[in-house]
Amino acid sequence: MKLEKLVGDRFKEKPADCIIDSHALMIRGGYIKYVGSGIFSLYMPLKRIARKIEQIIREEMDKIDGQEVLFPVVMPAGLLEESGRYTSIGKELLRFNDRNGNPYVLGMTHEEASVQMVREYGQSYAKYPFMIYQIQTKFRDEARPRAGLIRVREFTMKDAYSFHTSQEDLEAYYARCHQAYERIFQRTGLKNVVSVASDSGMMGGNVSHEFMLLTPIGEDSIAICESCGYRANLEAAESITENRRDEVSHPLTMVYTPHMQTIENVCNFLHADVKKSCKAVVYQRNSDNKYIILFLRGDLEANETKITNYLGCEIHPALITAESGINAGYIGPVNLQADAIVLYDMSLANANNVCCGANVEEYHYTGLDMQRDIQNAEYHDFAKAKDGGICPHCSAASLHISRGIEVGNIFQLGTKYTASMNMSYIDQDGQIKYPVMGCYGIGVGRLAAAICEESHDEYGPIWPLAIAPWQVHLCAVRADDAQVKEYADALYEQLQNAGVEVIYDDRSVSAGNMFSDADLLGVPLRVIVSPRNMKQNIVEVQSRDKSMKETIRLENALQGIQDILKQLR
RNA sequence: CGAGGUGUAGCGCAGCUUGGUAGCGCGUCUGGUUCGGGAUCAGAAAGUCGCAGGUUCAAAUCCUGUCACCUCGACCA
Repeated sequence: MKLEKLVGDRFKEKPADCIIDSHALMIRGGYIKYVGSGIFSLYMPLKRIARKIEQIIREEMDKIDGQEVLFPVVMPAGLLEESGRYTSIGKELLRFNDRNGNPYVLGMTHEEASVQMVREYGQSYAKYPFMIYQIQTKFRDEARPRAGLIRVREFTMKDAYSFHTSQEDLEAYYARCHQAYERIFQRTGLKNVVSVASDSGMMGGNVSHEFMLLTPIGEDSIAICESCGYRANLEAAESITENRRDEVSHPLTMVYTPHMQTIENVCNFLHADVKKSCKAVVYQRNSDNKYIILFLRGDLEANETKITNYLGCEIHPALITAESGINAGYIGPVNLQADAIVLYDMSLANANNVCCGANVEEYHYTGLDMQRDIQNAEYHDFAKAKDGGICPHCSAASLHISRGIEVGNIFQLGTKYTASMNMSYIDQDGQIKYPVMGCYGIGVGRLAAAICEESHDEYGPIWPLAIAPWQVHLCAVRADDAQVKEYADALYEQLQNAGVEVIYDDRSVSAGNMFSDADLLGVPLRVIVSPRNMKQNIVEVQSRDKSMKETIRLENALQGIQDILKQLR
């Protein structure tokens, strides 16, 4: 490929809207063309990068017995109605009507399509397990696209769906897929990737992991324990932080008071101002036989479990539920003594089911001296770990918060889709059962942007060889010099014939211009032919990351370049 | 959806307060001199000033409405 004919402009000025480097470099380097909010066209260099990433993904998916298929982008609404997601998913699902007024959607993920595809096929246990995947355009009507290719609305994604006859089999396959993902990121040259436990969100299911590129510009926060290696997305956070009262920022706050509280007092305390329905749960600690009272509003079963696990306590038989207008008498045993109170205020909750209990002083407390108790209390935030927080696994105060970009994720879905869409098989024992599913995604464009973000300098991206748009960038400095032109042309031919992917710059532009463009294209190996070098009978070879710079004699150039490429690999 | 901001040539911006011939830099095109880190000189092309309505002799500029985009937050398979 001759650079002169490469479609797309490269330029010096950083566009005003680009907040992160990868975005700016991809615009400046002629990789992407902005079309609309969260919508981009790809020029040839990025398309080539994407193709190489896709090929790596494909090979690794095939290695774990994946079968590449293709689902439709446009799906009838009825398909998503089967699983209930047509109504449960919000506005990120783009809905529209065809000419007859029938409702359709643009695919944002393809669990339903995958189940629909294999529902008839998978009627016997003998067909399992199997995995199907596709690499295809998705559309998600994100509320706020940002940061170039990091968060877009239309994007290419590899999504895979596996089907199993048991949870054990799913878990074994899930582990294989986890390893395949590690290989994929390693092969693409991405270094700083970790997998973290995550929140399953709208996908349903229980176990899931996100693969995060650790970078300060990431939009997710991750808690990482430096002593035991525990890692989790902050959204999924089973973590606890000890705070001073003035630092309590979080939602789910447990207040230990040094003074005994009776349930009656606490209930009075709540009764004064809490108007919403509220569930008070008494927990009994196994170890010390002390009580903890939790006040929960709303449907917070998941968090109750989380708290129970952390405290190592069980729900006391004196479980109390009260509707608005809590009445101490109604609530029951009033002499139980508690040494901790968890205030859980759903009125401030967000979708992560965490909420703010920091406003305790706003309540009117009619019992003991709550104000004093609060002043003297220990505060623990659940769910939102802070730097230096307590690790829920090893209990060391060694939690560290990092930022990350999610470049892949894997979920154990269970039977959510197979059951709702009535996909069943007959098992060995003659019983009709629902298969359990896993699903596994990687965003191709986001991965490319993440690699650019991790590997660039002020002049441009530094693409790893495995995904670089070309392997060699051949510069003919002073292409108007006949000798230079003749030699460079010949070398270009030789390299191509040898199967080397080469971008050839024989434009009559200044060397500075040429080198700047080469930096923006980020090709790993640069070969420079110039009058100066010709005089010495050499070509100059240097790596894009500036770590290597060598000269090769003219007659050995082809072999020398191939040898260096092998070393880079 | 909440808060803030921006729409003027392909890109980056000035002009708006105080209404009066559409400006600058980069890029693009032509020609010259240059040539190892975005050279330089001369010349040229290119803009419905986001859109609609209003005020006015006259609107990029003032008023009203509207749309789009960006940032922060909310949300996020």
